[in-house]
Amino acid sequence: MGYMNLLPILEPATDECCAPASAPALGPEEAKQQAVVFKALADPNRLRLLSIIKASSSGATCVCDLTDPLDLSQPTVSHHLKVLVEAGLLHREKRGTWAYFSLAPGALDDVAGILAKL
Amino acid sequence: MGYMNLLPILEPATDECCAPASAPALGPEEAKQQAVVFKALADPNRLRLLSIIKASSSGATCVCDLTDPLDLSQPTVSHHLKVLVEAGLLHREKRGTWAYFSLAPGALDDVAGILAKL
DNA sequence: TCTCTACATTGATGAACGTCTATATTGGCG
DNA sequence: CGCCAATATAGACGTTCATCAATGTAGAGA
Repeated sequence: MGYMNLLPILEPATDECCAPASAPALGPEEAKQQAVVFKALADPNRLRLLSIIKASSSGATCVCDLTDPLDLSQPTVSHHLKVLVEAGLLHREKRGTWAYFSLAPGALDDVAGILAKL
Repeated sequence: MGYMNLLPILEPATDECCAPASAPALGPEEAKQQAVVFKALADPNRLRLLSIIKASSSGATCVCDLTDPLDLSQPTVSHHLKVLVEAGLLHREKRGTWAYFSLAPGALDDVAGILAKL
């Protein structure tokens, strides 16, 4: 701001170029929260993780089966999985030594809902 | 890689913890391309820009009406709009001095389609 | 032509991110 | 109890990103 209306001149009707933007539409806080989910989806390897987990017949996959197809180190895969869990897209279940990951029910549909209601 | 099977020992059946991951599901190149769209959506201010443009009655908004409600500098708004255009989410049309932005038809639905087919 | 206005581009800066190696934690088994 | 395997965490490093001030560009009007 500050680069407009520097002079005390009355602007005629030519000042308006389109609509006055009306309602705030999406609030700052709401937008910040929704961006978290998209941030989680904004990485190729995380998209592949979701894809692999979704395609898994059992619906639950452990880290050891996710490390190989992605050609990433185990800590990196663990990190990506954490991001996806914290975004609410994945569900973690520990059984013994292994950690099983599954799609959070309805999470992807919720993201689609965000897009529809933008 | 290289942190497993360091010893020449035959692993018994206890090695498998779940499914062998089967198909590659999402390829690296495909994932990279899809991530571009989510990267564009992974910012609160860009989500708000989309929301404002979508809510606009005329369907087309100029930059001057997008700068004020976001409390960002004009170059920053211009940058965000460029990202959204390059991601295929927005359409830019120059009329005289003004630049009008509108939602790319079907773009948001396409994103929802990506999520559904993950 | 000269100037103003709307928008884009450039360059810089600090924060966030993805990746790795190294290390810690936790559970199962002998 | 002690070792090994599966996963998580910590710290470090290079890259990408969001933002701004300053400048460039181009159209409209006097």
